[in-house]
Order: sequence, then structure tokens, then C-alpha cells
Amino acid sequence: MSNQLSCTCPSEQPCARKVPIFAALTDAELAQVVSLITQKSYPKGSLVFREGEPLENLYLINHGRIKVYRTAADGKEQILYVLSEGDFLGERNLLRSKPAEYTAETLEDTQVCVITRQDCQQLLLRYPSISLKIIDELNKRLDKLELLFGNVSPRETDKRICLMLLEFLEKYGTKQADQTVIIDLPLNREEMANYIGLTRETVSRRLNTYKEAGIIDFIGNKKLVILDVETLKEACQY
Amino acid sequence: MSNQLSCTCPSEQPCARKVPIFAALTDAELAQVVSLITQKSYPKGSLVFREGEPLENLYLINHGRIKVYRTAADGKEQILYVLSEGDFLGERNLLRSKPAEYTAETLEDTQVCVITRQDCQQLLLRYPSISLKIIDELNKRLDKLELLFGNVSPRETDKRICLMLLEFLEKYGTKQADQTVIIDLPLNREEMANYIGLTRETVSRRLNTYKEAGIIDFIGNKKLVILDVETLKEACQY
DNA sequence: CGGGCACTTGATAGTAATCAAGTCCGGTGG
DNA sequence: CCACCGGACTTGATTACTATCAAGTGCCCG
Repeated sequence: MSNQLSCTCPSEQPCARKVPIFAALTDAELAQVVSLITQKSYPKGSLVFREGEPLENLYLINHGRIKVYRTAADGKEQILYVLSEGDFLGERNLLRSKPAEYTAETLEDTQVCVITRQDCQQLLLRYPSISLKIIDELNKRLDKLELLFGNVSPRETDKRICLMLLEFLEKYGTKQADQTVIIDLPLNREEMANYIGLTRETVSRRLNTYKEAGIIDFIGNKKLVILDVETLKEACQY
Repeated sequence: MSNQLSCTCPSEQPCARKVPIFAALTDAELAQVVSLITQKSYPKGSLVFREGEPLENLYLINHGRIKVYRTAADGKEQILYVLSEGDFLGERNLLRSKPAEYTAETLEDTQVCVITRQDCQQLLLRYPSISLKIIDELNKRLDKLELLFGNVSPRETDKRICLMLLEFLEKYGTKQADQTVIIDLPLNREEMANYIGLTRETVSRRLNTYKEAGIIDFIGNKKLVILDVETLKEACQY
């Protein structure tokens, strides 16, 4: 399923440099970190870890995209995060050993760097700057969840969709010459619905409403063009 | 509005001991921390900091309860957290200087310990164990938000209410001899509604349904008795 | 060219928001 | 001690929105 090998990145541009949490380290310090890293590759659609399994590693995404979800009682996926290059996962188990609370599945072919919990704890105690970066990143995730959570009331469907589109715009958007932005969607309609707590029909209907309003457009089903970022931001009104 | 004085806690049981993030420090180290702390008192209903204001301190709650909320465009409070003794707030500004993204208002007379951002950064670099505790706490908040966020779909009203009741049960419940639990509610009906994204009427109706079903009971409006914890947990089904 | 899957579109029903009266309770003043 | 007042809470009626159920449509890939 996965291909395990030690880190083979060129030493002048090691994989760990891509990861913001090591940004403050010197090259020498980084070399030490790299020596603790194992690299793994996962093909599209494979599971990095599964809900309920013991989780003993911190994973740093080198290349690719991963969706993180929980399976609800009714069998539905509740997608919590869509992570990509530079993001980490498994941090909930850095300090305490406990089973994974969600499943991580690759959305495309993905390469990750793996550090064991023991090694990671050593690193955190030796290089406090890493902790600060992790705190920073956790704060960002809290920001995101708090923002979405502030809009959970059943009537705020548009806000949820627009916040999701803006998130994708920031992470996966490519600015075009004419100021529009093309987004390479990481999720299909159903997954988007599972991400923001709606049904795929509702997502589909709303997106088409926006299309008719001239705010967005589609290129096939997997790409989306933002024609009017301002209106989108206004829809999130805050 | 607030009463400022240096920390006057007895040295054998300093206020900072109440705060989990300093739990791993030795007495000597703690004494250093305490020397950096300023203590403040706020009467019920006063604001510790306000949305948009510069926020330069970390606050540790010594005694009391604080609600943290954002004001939506329509003027409604979106309550994000209800914090009490041992919790901290202001951590989002530990690393970067940016205005507060929400307002913190005391729900009762409250005492807090205050540390400036500069001092706090020094502490984090000197005592990496504090960072680990903070990471731990942020992880817990993420756990909570992820759990609630997993239940945002419009039809899961009961889950939201039950999760809120279970949260209050854990934080503010007092077990009685007959296995029931009395909860000293930190929020009124409207605030509860703002906490979980519903209207006060809906909260009111649902709580009364639970009462008729024999799951809960009221003592006045500010106290609530959980008669059947199991059924409540099942309603959250996960 | 055909099959299957993702997506769209339509009709219906259920649920919470909204609007609108009440009711209860605590506090105040006579 | 009781009557009154106001705010919080409850209850009821209606409306609006999204889930659900059910067909379609279109696209991608063999």
C-alpha cells in the first residue's frame, strides 16, 4: 500500500524546509531533524491512518492532499480538514498516546514525512521554536473552526458555502490574467456537502444559483472559476 | 472597572498553580512565573477585552466564568467558549500582535492573572513544558469544536443541545447522592441559543421536551438537573 | 458506442425560524 | 405583606428553507 524509505531529498533543499513548523531552525538543526524523518508515499485513495487505530506518528505533507474525516453513526463522512503541502497531521497524539479520532485519506498521490512521537517530543523540548510554530498552526485551525462554527445556525447555508469556496480559493486557487481565479477543487459535490454539513443536492443547487448570478463558473466538475471574489466575500459578511 | 494589583496569592499555593499550563514547573520555576504576573478583578458583566482592540496579554482565570463571543453583522452574539477557573484566554495573540477577534465578558465576579506577551514568549522559550501544555489545551479546544462542527447539519438540533448539556455537566455539574447531577447554568436561554446556533424559542421548546421525557428537570431557570445522563449521551450518539 | 457514476433538477414534507401572545418569576415600592 | 412592574421564558401559529425521495442528464472512461 505505501512505500517506505528514508528521506532522499537533496540536502540543500530538504523536505522538512517545506514544513512551516521547522522554519525557524538553522540548517544544522534541520539536518538533525531530517535524520529522524522517514518518507512515505501513498497512492490516491489510500488511508494514512484509520479512526480508532493507534496513532504514533506526526505526519508532514510534502506533496499531495489529504482529507481528514470521521464516520458518523449513519455512515456519513464528516470531513473536518482538507490538508495539503506544508500541513501536518497526527498532532493530537503528540503528547498522549491515544487512538486516532478520525481517518486520513489521500485525495491524490501523496508524499509525507513521518516522525515518531518519541522523536517529536525530543525535538519539541530541544527546539522550543517548533512548539511556537505548532501553537501558531493550531491557532489557525481554531480560527477556521471558530469562523465556521459561528455560522452553524441552520439558516446560514450561503455563509458556509462561501467560506468553503474562499478557503479553497486561498489554498488551491490560481490567479488568471483577467483577475478571475481558477480553483482546482479537492472535493466532489458530496464531499463538499460532508465538509460543511449539507446535502449534495443543496450544494449543487446553490453553486448553480451562484453560476447564474455570474459569481462563479465551472470548468467540468473538478474546476471552478471565481468571477467575482468581492460578492463572495460579502456573502460571508463579517 | 477593574482592580489591578500584583499577585497576592499565598506563596505556598500561588494562583499560577491552579493553571494547568504551569503544572510541570518546579516550585522555584513557578516563583519566577508568579513574579511576572499581575492580578486583576472584574465584576460580573464587565469586559476583559473587546473585539477589535489590541490584545497584548495572556489571561489565566483564577476564579469566575467568562464568555467569549463575536458580534455578528446582525448584532447577535455568537458565543464560542464559556471559560472558567484554570482556563486561559488571549493565546491567539501570543506570537503575533493582532487585534482581538472576539470579546471576553465576565459572567460573574472574576479574578484573572495577567502576563504580557513579551514575558510569555520568554517563558515559552525558557520552559518548553509550558508550550506542550498549551498545545495540549489547544488540542482539547480543537476536539471540542471538531465534535460540535461534526454536527452542524441543520437537522441535528438535538445533538447540539445534548453536547452543550454534557459540556456544562462536566464543567459545572455537582453530583448528588441519588446519581442525578445539578448544573449551575452559566448561560441563560438566549445565550445558550447563541452558543449552539439556534433561537431561544427552539432551545426552550427542546429543553421542555426533555423535561417531559423525564431526562432533565429545572430548579428555577438557572439550575438544571440531569436525571438521566445515559439517555442524554445516547442522544449525541457517536 | 455503451455503461456507470457524478451531478442536476423537480416535488414533497418536515423542521426550525419568525412573528406574536401569553405566563412566570424576582424585585421594588407602596 | 401584597400589588405591580419588567425581563426572561414559554407557547402557539405561520412561513421559509433544506432534507428527502425520485427522476433525469451529462460526462468520463473503457
